[in-house]
Amino acid sequence: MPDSPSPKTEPMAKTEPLASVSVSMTPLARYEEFLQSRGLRNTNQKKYLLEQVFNRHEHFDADQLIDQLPSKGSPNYVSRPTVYRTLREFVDAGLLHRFELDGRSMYELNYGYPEHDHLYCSKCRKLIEFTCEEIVKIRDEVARAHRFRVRDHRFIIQGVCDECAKKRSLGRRQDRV
Amino acid sequence: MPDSPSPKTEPMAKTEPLASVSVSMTPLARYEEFLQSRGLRNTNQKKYLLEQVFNRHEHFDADQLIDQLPSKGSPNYVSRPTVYRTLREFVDAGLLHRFELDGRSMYELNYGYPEHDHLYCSKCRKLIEFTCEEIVKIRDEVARAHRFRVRDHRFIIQGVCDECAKKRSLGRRQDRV
DNA sequence: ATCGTTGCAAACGTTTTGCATAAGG
DNA sequence: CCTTATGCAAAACGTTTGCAACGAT
Repeated sequence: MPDSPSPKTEPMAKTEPLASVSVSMTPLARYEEFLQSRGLRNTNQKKYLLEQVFNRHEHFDADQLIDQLPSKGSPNYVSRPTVYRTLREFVDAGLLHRFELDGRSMYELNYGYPEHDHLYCSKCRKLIEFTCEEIVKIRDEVARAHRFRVRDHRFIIQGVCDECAKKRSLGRRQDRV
Repeated sequence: MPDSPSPKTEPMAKTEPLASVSVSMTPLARYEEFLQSRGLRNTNQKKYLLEQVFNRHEHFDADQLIDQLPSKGSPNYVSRPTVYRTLREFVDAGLLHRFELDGRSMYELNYGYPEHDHLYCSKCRKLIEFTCEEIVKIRDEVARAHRFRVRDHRFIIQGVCDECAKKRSLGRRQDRV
């Protein structure tokens, strides 16, 4: 993936130098800088997970990620709690973006990946990305009017995608908002 | 969740006439129409919950609602499962709007209450409403471009509210999301 | 007399925790 | 060494379900 210029406003002030160099850093480099700045350690599990996560270009949840990892006997096995702990750390480091869908957490790349929002089909559960610069403008405008410090936003349009709309009558799936 | 064969038809499909008269109907009237159209029954529990819910003008989650209800010995006691079942029915009836926040479902009035979106403070967990017509325009435009049938949307701006920003140094709370 | 509804208890799926051991710096 | 990280098992959390009894139409 190309390093698109999207230095998202950074979670916090702890890592001042990051913003300026972020475009040229690999996710690994940035992660290591984050770990150092916090006195955290880079373990084999974390390295392996970072690799797996950045091989994905789609959104995923913890279970989907775990399903793709080696199972309990195998070399690179990572336990479920560690996956959760590490995903949280990736979010803290600004590498991943998290949002909630149908009661569980979804993750997606937040580094070297253009900012976007989603359409969510309640029939097939598909997430469709779209980009729209106006949204960020509106967001910042609204926030300014409320003296609110924006860290992030989520904009999800729920409904039915074209495909599902066509095979309407067949659909068996339950809608959940 | 067992696959109920019942097509949980979207709120709108079944009840075409509702839209035109909705402004003049009370929530109760609309709810009763909804129940009739589906062959469902109006019980004391449902009536009482509708009353309680429409006394609130804020967002709430199931627990907050339950906390305000009579406890197990008392006259109007409603069990936890029934609260959940009924809230879902209110959503189906178009009376409430549901969205997710920090892993739990939040509800707010969706009937006789202007459409709006939210700012969410990750320090104090406060939800601040705002209205912005452009958002709906953008939403519909994006959806049209993707041949997507919109049912709803959620737009939440996350960050830190003015109050919390002022007492920054004191707050020790962990940010989540 | 139906058939939806209730309350209970128990299950559910996702995420988190306590703790003893392992391992990075 | 010191402290963070890991894996395990178990808990926590919000929510849902199976079931027998109840109650609305």
